[in-house]
Order: sequence, then C-alpha cells, then structure tokens
Amino acid sequence: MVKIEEAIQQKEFKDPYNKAVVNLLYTHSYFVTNQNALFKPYGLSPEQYNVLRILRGQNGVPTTVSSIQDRMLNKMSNASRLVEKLKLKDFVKRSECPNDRRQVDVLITEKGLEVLAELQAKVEQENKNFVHLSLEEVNQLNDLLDKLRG
Amino acid sequence: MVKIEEAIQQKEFKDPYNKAVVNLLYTHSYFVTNQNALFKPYGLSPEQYNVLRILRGQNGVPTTVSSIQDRMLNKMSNASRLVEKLKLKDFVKRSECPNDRRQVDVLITEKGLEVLAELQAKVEQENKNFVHLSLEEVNQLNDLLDKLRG
DNA sequence: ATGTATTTAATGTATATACATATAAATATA
DNA sequence: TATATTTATATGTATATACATTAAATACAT
Repeated sequence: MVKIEEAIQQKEFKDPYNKAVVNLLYTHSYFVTNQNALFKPYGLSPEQYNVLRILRGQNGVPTTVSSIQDRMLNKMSNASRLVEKLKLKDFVKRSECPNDRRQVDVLITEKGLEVLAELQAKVEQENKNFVHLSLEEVNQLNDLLDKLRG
Repeated sequence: MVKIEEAIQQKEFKDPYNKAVVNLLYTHSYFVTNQNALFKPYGLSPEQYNVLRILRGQNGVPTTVSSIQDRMLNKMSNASRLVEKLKLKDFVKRSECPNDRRQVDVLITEKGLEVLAELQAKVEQENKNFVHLSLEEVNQLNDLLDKLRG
C-alpha cells in the first residue's frame, strides 16, 4: 500500500481533513487515468459514456439536455456539447420537444445501446479490479463519501 | 445526507465497487466545483496552485519540470505548460540546468510565495468546512483511499 | 568514436471543464 | 396586450487533461 504522502512526496499535511482532500484528488486521477485507456478503442470519452448510461436508464423515454445535465457526475460539464458529439457518432438522436420548443429531446440509438453494452462489462470488471478493498471496506467508503458531502 | 443514488438519480449500482467509483467521481466534482471559486480572484487555477505548493516545498532548491510532474496530483497533467503559465504571472523563474542542458530548473519567486501564503489559509479552511466528517471518520477515509489504490 | 537508444522538455491536437454571454421560447406581470 | 422575467439550449473563450510527436541532450553499446 502506497500512502498518499509517499505517492506525491509530501511529508505532512496541515490536518487529516486537508489530507483527505488531496487523497481524494489523487485517487480520482488514479481511476480516470486507468479508465481512459479502456474507453479509447470505442471512440467514447468517460463523460460521453456517462451520458449514454443516463440515456439508457430512460428505457426509451426521451430526456432533455437539462435533465441530462442534472444527472451528470460533474455538474459543471456541458451536456449540450457532449450530446452534439454523441450525435455525430450516431449514438443519440435529437429532436425538438413538441410541447416546449426550447427543449430538445435526446434519445439513445440502437448503435449507442450496442457500444454501451460492449463497454459496460469491461468497465465494471475494471472498476472491481481497481478497488482493492473488501466488501465491508468498500461499503464503509461509500458511507463516508456520502456523509462527507453533508 | 444525500446518498449518491439520489444525487445523480440512479436507482441502483451493479455492486458496491462500481458504486464507489461513481461516488468518488461525484465527490471529486463536488470539491473541485467549490474550490474553483476560491482560486479565481487570485488568478490561479487549482493545478497551478498545486505546482506552487510543490515548488515552495523545495525551500529554495530549484526543481526540474519532470520532478514537478512526478509529484503532481494528476500524473497526466502537463507540468511544462503549467510552469509556462506561472512564469507569465511572475510566480516562478525558469533557468537552464547547468549540469544537464535538457533539464530546466524551476524556482518559485517572492511574488509566488506571497500569493500562495494568501491563498493557503483560505483553502485550508474551506477544505475543513467541506469535509463533513468527524476526526475518526476522516482518518478512516484516508486509510480506505490509501488501501483502495493497492 | 560513432551510431543507437533513452531522457527531458516542449508542442500539436482533441476533448472536457469552467464560466460568461447570447438567443429564442415560454411564462409572469404591469 | 405589451413588456419584463425566466428558462432551455447553444456558443465563445480560457484552462486543463490525454496522448502523440518532435527536438535536443545525454547515455550507452559496439
């Protein structure tokens, strides 16, 4: 086990709270770095994958761009542009919402569902492999993260 | 406390391991979003702040770009370009390494030390405020994150 | 000593984040 | 009804990540 102090060669932290923030940032990078390679061959970025997952969760019911935005992992990301990228690859369809012409209905395509299914198994396996914790520990981690956010 | 399932409106996860990955990504965004506002008035990004912290840790001894890279929280970031941005603001100095002309010695300036000191107190306070955990819990979290990475 | 491989930093390009602003449609209100 | 406000989406710009490539200096093998 490599403690965060070793990993970034910092001798000590102000307090355990500030250490936890750094630890979180570092661990985040550890994950994202490893998963990018997995996504690359499918022509999808992690963020685009996340949007496809949200859309599949709709089970055929179209969703608006703002609803996607609300459910994204990163609230500051730009759902509008991500949807545009996915449309260029024919992974989603966009259509004007009939009852409110400001809104845009977004729907995952068959092609989108296929690439998602293909990727998902690999991502889920990779996630399990990268979290070196027991079942009890990982449940504890989930509780602590939920509580951390207040 | 808002559980991750509520926060991103996802009913269930494949298993606690996959949930932990999503939870980590979401919690990361929670932090970064809040800290960006803090950095903005100082003309520093969180990444640039991190580079300045690494340089200050050197206590006046110059460091190479690759050494900064090794110690960054995100190993995929680009120390060369971050140093360039910091130099434009006169927060760091760059000079050719005398014994190896490939390398570049980087040193934090007085101005860099000043802005860092000014920001640090605020960042540390903000970090404490955002981690809604007891001392025991935050220590537990640090241990779990260290162990998670294997 | 010469040629090859490696190392260090910089740079090019695509994607995404962060945040401000624009545009159009819908809704509220005077 | 006319005007103002709000909402939904798109777009502009700066910064950073991800990854490939380049260029120069150094190390190393023959």
